[in-house]
Amino acid sequence: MQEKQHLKLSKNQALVYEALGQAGKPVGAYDLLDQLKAHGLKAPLQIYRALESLIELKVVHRLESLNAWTTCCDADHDSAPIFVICDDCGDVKEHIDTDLNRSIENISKKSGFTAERPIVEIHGRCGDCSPKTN
Amino acid sequence: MQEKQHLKLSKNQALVYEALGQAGKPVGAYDLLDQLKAHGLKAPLQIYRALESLIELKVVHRLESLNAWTTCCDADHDSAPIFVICDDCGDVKEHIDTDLNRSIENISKKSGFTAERPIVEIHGRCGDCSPKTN
DNA sequence: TTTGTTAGCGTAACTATATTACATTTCAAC
DNA sequence: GTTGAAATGTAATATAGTTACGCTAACAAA
Repeated sequence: MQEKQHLKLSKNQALVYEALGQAGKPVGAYDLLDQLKAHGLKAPLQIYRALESLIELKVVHRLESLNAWTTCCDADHDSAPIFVICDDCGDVKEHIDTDLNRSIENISKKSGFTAERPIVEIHGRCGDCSPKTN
Repeated sequence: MQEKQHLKLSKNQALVYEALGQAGKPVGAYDLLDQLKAHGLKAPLQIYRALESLIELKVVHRLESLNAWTTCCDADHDSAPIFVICDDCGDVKEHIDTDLNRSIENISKKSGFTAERPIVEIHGRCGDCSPKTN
């Protein structure tokens, strides 16, 4: 997160970004709103607008399968972020995987498709929440 | 779709499955409801219940990034379905890709994770809707 | 044949998530 | 200090999904 410190964010953007950072895991827009009511925010739109800007700045991702947002790791954003989501403990990790990105490129090429926003969200169980062998 | 013909579906399940099949593309729950009002369906829950069953039967997928559902191709379901979505014309294609599935397996193994529900939805432009060069 | 179990159905109310519309403010660039 | 772009504030509305409750049909075990 360090190199993101010198981001120039507006008030609402900063509030939302910090809240997400402190959570350390994906948070829903209305949860953010609840938290930030203490700071004067009142309406969903204020949250959604901030999130939109933060996504454009590439410092936040939306998790489509969770309806939630999270700060993103520092890795380069030429390649697709891959989210690994434990459905048990809720832990979410962001990965970058060259092989997987190559596969996406291959699939695209084969079908004449241009990938602009690849979404990869892998649900399952993390090592600590061993599956089946509960 | 042929080998799916001998599925034994309940009334509502059949209605929803047919509506999805005829659409030939992902459809939202409330759109399905609107269509099926002509057949007597009245409440969202009727749709959601049918969709849930159809997903368990592995004949329908949910597209997380579209809040929509679609019938699935006949391919084996040991591997993750990959959806390629044209944001211009709305066309959606389902693919199976062994390489990509292997990548997912590798990422999982490395981190001691067990992938149970991998979601891959690639947004972009299809060949017909050439990108940028509009 | 009755009893228990399971899957499916019907309806209403409600919760959660996201967007539209419109008016105002802030602030850097000129 | 005016202008234009980005950000903000507020209300209303739209879209998506769930909870709660009760009923019915199918079918198998007793």
